[in-house]
Amino acid sequence: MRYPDDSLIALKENGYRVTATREAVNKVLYGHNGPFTIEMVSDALPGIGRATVFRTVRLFQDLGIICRVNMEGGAVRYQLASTGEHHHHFICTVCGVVTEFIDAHIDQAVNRQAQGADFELNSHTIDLYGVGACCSKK
Amino acid sequence: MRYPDDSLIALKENGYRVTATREAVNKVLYGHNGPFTIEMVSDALPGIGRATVFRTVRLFQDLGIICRVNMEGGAVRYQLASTGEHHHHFICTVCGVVTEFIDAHIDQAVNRQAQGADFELNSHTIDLYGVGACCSKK
DNA sequence: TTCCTTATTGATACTTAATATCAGTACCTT
DNA sequence: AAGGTACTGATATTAAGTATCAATAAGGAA
Repeated sequence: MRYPDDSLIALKENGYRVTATREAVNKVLYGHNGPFTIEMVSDALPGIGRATVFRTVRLFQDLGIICRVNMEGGAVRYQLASTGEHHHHFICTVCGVVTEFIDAHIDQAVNRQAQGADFELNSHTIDLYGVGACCSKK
Repeated sequence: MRYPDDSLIALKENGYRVTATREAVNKVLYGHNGPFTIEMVSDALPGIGRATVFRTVRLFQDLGIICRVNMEGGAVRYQLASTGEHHHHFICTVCGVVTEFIDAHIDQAVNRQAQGADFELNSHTIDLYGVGACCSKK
């Protein structure tokens, strides 16, 4: 998901139409670095209905193009996923930027925990909150 | 946080008043097993204002008496914390029951990740979604 | 191209979770 | 008993998201 066209390809591959509206939303997402709210996208696209922005964002989420991030206080942000694959989050509580990481070691430990507890694991989320290099005081 | 009185002690110890309202909310929480929504508590206590239920639930959260659980779809549940300490969650997507677990091994790996990424870690959450023993088909 | 079916969209209303405000009440200390 | 402060309820408001439904746009078939 490095390039805007990746989204359009993903749409097609999954049987969704590539419409002007979806292209416009996609352009906004790629034209902006870091996390965003629905309001931001909606404000940037006055011609597109709020409901459609929600729908498009959810669709892009399902396609793995963007990921939803729960902030500590319960607020929600979205951000382009750097990979559509399974990953975890560093969430900078100062600026809200989300960085992804992958750690097979942790995933293994998670699986072991589930097995040990007789828990049939479907998915899991790991979110780390703190101050990123982006906002470090030094 | 095994007994209802633990909540009242925690309130006092932290400089909050033990009021009839808080005792009533506390009683409802301990009289019900498993996860609950604000609506459930509010419905069980018609004499107590919705806002106060929210306030009390948040206060109990801050005191570590209950924990907030984000369900997969974005819904929110609360549940008595079996420990006020740092812990993680098994979340049964069938019945919504949340089971806590502790895994120092995972916590270490999380800390290593943060250090490696120059991320000043303040907190983290780990949620496992799947089918628990409570709802296993066998 | 023209027609047809279905996906998509916008406007609007509605829902759910939660916070803000603010006046009134209860509690604690002295 | 008095006074300050914590707490509460009612109400309004915000934020995030879904439901509805008629109008429109896309893509395939004839």
